[in-house]
Amino acid sequence: MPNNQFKKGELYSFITGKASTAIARRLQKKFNSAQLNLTIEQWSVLYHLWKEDGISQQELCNATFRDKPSITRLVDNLEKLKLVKRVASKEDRRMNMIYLTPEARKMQEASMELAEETLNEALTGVPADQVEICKAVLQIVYDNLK
Amino acid sequence: MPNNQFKKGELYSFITGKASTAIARRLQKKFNSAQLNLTIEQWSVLYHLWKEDGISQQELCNATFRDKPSITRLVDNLEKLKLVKRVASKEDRRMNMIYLTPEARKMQEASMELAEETLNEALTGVPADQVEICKAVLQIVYDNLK
DNA sequence: TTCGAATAGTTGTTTAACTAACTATATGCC
DNA sequence: GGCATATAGTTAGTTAAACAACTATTCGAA
Repeated sequence: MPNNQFKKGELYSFITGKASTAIARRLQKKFNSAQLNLTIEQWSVLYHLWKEDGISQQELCNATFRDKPSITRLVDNLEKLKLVKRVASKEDRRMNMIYLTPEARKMQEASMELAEETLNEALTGVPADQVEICKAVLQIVYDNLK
Repeated sequence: MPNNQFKKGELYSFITGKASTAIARRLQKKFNSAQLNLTIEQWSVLYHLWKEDGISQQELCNATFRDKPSITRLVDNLEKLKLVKRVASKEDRRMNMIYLTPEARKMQEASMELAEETLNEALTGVPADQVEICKAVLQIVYDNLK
């Protein structure tokens, strides 16, 4: 198989990820308009906590593809916003277990609706089978570089 | 056409762009290993200047999908590295035309090779036609949100 | 021709990513 | 049991993105 699928001049948008940047910007604007006082990065942490909270910062690192200092600061800021609480684990005192507050739970539905809305706007006019191919390609790319 | 192509639980990686993040991180590591003292963002500006220099900061904004303050700061840092020079336009004194220095020109070939190498690693095992579909989908997404 | 609007760029502030260096706790091997 | 090593998390420093507010210059229309 030819391993040289990119010509010079086509590299740029793949590397800079302009599509995902555009999606994130659009979603951020929807959050702002809806008075949801959240950054996309904060939302991405809550996204995983809505599925399961009481997990460690390290588990959040793995889930969000971020390093430990990034999660430390995101949890700092989410704590300031009173959306999460750090609770020291009793089994392993090195770990903080991160719990959602009731306010954070209230934000789930509205923010997820805005996220779905954003993706539907983004994918308007794209056939469903091509979306599937694209998702699969991006997953392989991620796995190749992991 | 059903407009609801994403189920809850599939939103995350599309919005956070984990594939392009992984590509950028891999390329950054290659730059560091090769003693190329450049960030990916700085490289993305040089990328356009290698095609044509003597363009304005506004043109760099359009080419790189960044806002004006971002370009101001990137050009600041590239100037500190002595890779570009701001030259006030004589036709329109509001504009800075950005020129490459000889040092910057020397970095083109090596850095583009590393970028191509990174993309080839990223796309290993992905059939060429699927790469094309994926590029097309990402272009439509960008256009839909522009 | 002049004054209001548009355009080009800068500065300040907040949030975040990445690296390196650090503390504290836990694990495992001798 | 004690010490080296690994793991969980924090702190500090640099770079960058987004937004708002700002200056300087140009354009355009009355």
